Amino acid sequence: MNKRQIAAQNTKRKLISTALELLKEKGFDAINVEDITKKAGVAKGTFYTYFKRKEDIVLDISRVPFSEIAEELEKMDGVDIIEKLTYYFHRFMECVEYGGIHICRQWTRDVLDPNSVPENKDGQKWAYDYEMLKDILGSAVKTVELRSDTPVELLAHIIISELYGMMTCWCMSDGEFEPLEWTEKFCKVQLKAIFEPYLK
Amino acid sequence: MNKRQIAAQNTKRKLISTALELLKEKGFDAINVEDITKKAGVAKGTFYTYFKRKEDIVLDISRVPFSEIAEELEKMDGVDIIEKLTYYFHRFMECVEYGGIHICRQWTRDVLDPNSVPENKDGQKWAYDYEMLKDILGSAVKTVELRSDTPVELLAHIIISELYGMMTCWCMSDGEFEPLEWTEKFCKVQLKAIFEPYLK
Amino acid sequence: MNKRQIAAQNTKRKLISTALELLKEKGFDAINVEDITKKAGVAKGTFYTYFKRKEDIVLDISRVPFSEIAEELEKMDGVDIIEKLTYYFHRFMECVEYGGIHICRQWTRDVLDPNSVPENKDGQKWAYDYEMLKDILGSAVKTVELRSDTPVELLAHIIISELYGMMTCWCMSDGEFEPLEWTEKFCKVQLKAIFEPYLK
Amino acid sequence: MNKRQIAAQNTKRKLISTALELLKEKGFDAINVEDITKKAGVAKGTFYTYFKRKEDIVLDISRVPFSEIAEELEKMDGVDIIEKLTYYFHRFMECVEYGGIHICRQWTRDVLDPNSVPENKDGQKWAYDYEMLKDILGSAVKTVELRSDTPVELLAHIIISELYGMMTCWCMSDGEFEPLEWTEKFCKVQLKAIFEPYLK
DNA sequence: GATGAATGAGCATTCATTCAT
DNA sequence: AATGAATGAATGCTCATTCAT
Repeated sequence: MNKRQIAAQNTKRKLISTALELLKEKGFDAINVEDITKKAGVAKGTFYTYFKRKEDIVLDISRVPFSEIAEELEKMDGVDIIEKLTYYFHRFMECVEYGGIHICRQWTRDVLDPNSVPENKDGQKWAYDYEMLKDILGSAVKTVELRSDTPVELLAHIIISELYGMMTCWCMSDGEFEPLEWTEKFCKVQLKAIFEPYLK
Repeated sequence: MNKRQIAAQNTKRKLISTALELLKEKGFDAINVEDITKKAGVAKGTFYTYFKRKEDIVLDISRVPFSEIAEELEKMDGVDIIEKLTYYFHRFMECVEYGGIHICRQWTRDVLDPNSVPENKDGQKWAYDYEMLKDILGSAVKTVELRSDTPVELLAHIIISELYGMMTCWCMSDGEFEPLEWTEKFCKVQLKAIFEPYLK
Repeated sequence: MNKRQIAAQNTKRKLISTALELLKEKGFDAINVEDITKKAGVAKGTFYTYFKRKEDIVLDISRVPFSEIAEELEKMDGVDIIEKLTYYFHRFMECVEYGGIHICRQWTRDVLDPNSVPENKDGQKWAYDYEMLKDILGSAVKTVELRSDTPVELLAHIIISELYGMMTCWCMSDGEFEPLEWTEKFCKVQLKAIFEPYLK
Repeated sequence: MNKRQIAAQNTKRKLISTALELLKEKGFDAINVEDITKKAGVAKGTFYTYFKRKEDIVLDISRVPFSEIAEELEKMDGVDIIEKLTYYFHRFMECVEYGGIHICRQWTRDVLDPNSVPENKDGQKWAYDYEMLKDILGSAVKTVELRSDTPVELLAHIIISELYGMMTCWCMSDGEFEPLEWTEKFCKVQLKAIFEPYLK
């Protein structure tokens, strides 16, 4: 990478981190492209050098923390499925907590209106989460930790349902509940109940 | 009620039912006040005779079906708590299915951004749902069906978390899952696991 | 018409006449909606109460003078076709001269890119002119002034071709030629040559 | 010409031919500099190595076909003026047909708004056409084919008026009329009528 | 000569809300 | 109670052009 490319990369990073800050603080609808660029110290038009539409920066913001989770999970060999999922729940809720209400809102909005940006369908957060969970469950089937007749897709859906429910509920509770602590209880009771029939 | 009051009531009803239709079809952001009034056959200004802000009509739309559920539950004497909640889940998901993706989106948005309309905080759907569930659980404690140390508020939150998770997930699944059927399975397994420790 | 409707009509008229002034002076691309509304003394949004798009006001501007020509021609009974067309040419070029280069440019643009605003196809200037000419020629056929085998549509096209050619050329000449004088010569020589074969 | 100069010439040619393609397809306003450079396989900035402004490339595009016509006419010795002009009309309309509606639109726009690019006034298409016609008529006066009192400039203007009228009308007719066939009829009747008084 | 990141002015359009009638 | 004309703030996005590399 030459100097110019590095400068460009820095501009993009600056834009993403600035947008994250503003998003956490105010929420997507309450900020405009000019807010982001002004704070990032670049011209308005520069935003569009890196993102086609205002919404597109949200996807990039989300991708960073969740791709880290995926990497971590891949490295966890020999850990049983319940533990893996528990870890996933923890990390997911950590991201939720870190991102805050406004970012969760944006994620949920993506989920609820996937057709708003049709061309990005596969790049959306929920599709990403769904695939990740199917991978986790699928490999547990391969290693015969789960029975071969495990309804992988259904279970993936149920788990996502839990995750988004928890996320939604955490947003709702307005800080009343400690998400991590709550998640723990949740995993102990619920996950076992869900997976019992399919564990070998 | 005199003639004028009846006419006014009809105008308001017409406005609400028209808004519901449009909301189901297009979603809140995609419609404007003029769409509603034009379709309802009244002038734009008339909307503001009945609603202070555009958002206010959504609350009125939601209140109708859920207040029916509350009434039905109150009449169910001698039914055990799991059954009651199962019924509540069924009815809730029926409303979800009926309202469709756009209305769910709006509910979730209310939930995630309760501060957007501060003065209506108590009128919001999630507060309403939370209170309803606490009532249901509270009376089960009174009738000694549940132990007196049952953490009513926590359980209410967990259940709401499930409900919103299911709602979100149903929206996401794009019609792939049959919500009612899915709810049934869900209640059988999950609810029991959650309530077992507190049942007498 | 009540007071409010009259006020509304005046607002629209004010908008049209202001737009005409600015258009004559600067041309369509060089003015923006705000220029018009500011000069007309109304709010920007008011423009959109009366016109759906910025371009739409041009059609309204053009319609006024040309509909007058149509009315005058209808009243001219017993005048022979060559004279009628000569009169039409004169009046057309008067409008051209009055509207000035910028408005001509806009008309020609409409003509050359009729698909830019598909829904207005029939409202466009050239369609309007074409229909008017076919009417004039058609009635001359009816009154047996022209032979029944006169190719009305072809001739209408040829005449429009002349008119737009003259208009274009006048714009080009940068004031060098007196359009009315020129038109006169033109009609004497050309029109006769064109119509001779079809006159009875 | 060294290697570098040849490469530069090729880049410029590539840019012109690419712009022509895009212009024919979409029209000047609908394409931007980046469309041209991307399709030509060069960087955006390269465009400005060869053209000072976006519009400038249009002039270069037009110059090619019309300079060919000029050359051909110069070689036509001993051909009478009517025939020469008829040939000119044919070739002009061939160019019109080949360039298509979008390019005609751009020519006409240049003609109608010569002040938009003041410094290029003499390089514009209409000035070019006007000079060419004056040359043709002028030499016919020299060879005493036309009377010495022939109003060369007036006739040149009239002919240009016809040409642009035909061009405009062809654009308008949306393919209904066969331009070449039409031109032929036109020349036979009109040209004779115009030139008769001045032929010796 | 070629590059492409950065610029920033420019603008049409939307729409919730008000208020005089 | 109903009307609907008027408001004007708000904003995403485009793109010709520049210039440091």
